[in-house]
Amino acid sequence: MPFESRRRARDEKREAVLRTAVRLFLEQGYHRVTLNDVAERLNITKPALYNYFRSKDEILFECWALGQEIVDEFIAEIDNGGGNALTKLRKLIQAYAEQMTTDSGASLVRFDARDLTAENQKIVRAAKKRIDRTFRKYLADGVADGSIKPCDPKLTAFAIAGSLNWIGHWYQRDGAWSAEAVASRFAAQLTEGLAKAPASKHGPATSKKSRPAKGGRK
Amino acid sequence: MPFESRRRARDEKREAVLRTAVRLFLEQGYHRVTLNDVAERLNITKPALYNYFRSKDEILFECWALGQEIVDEFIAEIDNGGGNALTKLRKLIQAYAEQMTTDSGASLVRFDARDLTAENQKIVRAAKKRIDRTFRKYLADGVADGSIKPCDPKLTAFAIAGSLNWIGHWYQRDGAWSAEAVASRFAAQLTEGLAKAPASKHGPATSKKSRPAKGGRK
DNA sequence: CCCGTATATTACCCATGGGTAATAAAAAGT
DNA sequence: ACTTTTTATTACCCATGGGTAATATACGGG
Repeated sequence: MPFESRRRARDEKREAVLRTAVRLFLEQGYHRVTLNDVAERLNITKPALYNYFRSKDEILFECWALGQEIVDEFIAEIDNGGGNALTKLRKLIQAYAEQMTTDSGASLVRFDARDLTAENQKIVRAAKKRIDRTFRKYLADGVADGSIKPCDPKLTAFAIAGSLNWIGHWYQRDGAWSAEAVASRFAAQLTEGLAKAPASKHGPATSKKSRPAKGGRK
Repeated sequence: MPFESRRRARDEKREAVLRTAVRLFLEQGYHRVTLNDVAERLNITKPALYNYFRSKDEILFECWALGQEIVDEFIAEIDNGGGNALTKLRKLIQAYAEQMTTDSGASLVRFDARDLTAENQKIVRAAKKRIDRTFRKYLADGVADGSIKPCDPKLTAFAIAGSLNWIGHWYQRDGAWSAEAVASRFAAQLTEGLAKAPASKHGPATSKKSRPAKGGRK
């Protein structure tokens, strides 16, 4: 199948460009990386890149999209999966934390959407909103079904997302912690203060008679 | 006092440049802001800026330094102040969160140190290390003196710092929450899962018989 | 009132780097 | 083998923007 093999080779090269670009963008920052740098690391020359992408910012966007795709996937999986809101929240934290330890995950936090075209910025904003909504939904649902203590979903979602996004800034593969270890510690720790009852093996056993924190907006 | 008034005027102008630069850098991102943009907003021309600064990256550095100065101040104040480790941690979270809602605070997280000279990058790294060490110290001290549940100080410090730093990315003054409100919610929420006993009015009343979370590295 | 100093402006330099011909080399198709 | 289509290269364009030289203007001091 000549057509297919041709296409595959092309797509593989495209992906190779993206993998290299992500690395460089993360290492040095988008603006300090030139297309010559990217090409050089691939042992080709700059104009060759334009066979696969129309512009530098399109490369950036595709890098981002690769990471976002994964997030959308596990969000769908968790959302359609079982468990109460707290369980889903833990799953989400775990998966998101692990994603943050990867290159494509870190791109989601460390790239600046303002480097993209207006249209792509809209796409990015929409995606970020989707993630945020999911966190807030699980929190709100959890408060409703009693698995989570009363809290302001918006603010709590920000607190959790902040911890997780930060992973993309400090985590390095050669460190003392594996991605999974970090993720499970975060899943446990970030929900410790939220769980209403000592649920499952994760729970930190918050007293049932806890005075419910005065939640809601001030 | 001619000499003094002259100097004061100069310093005021310098600060005006920095205030304007910070705003623009935060609004549009360092690389998208030209020195012409900065000058224009001050109703002067680009070369006039060079009376006060030697280069664009020096402006960036001074912007950052303004924010860092404030952090160093309240860290010193809290460190020399009273209270056990948990109390100090809460104070630190509160102050740091409030700082993140300001322009100079947000600079600390949203500027990329790689835009600075190698020497200034060292200064920035040292400052970030100071902040990190302080968080870890309070956590470790708290575990030692019993006010905080066993936990890995390094990882927990990252989790807390992440939540706080993220404020610099989402907070906007015209929102529903005041800076102080956000800060106090974060101070409470981020220590809820850590406090060993229902201490003071903040405590979420964690049961004393809590199985101590298996802390330490995995 | 004049001089020296700081501060500002206009006009310019030029390295950088994204992007584009024009064209060569390599595959694919027949 | 010959043609056509991809893919890559060399050589170039040029807008951008940090930074500077020459010069004008305001200002405090004697």
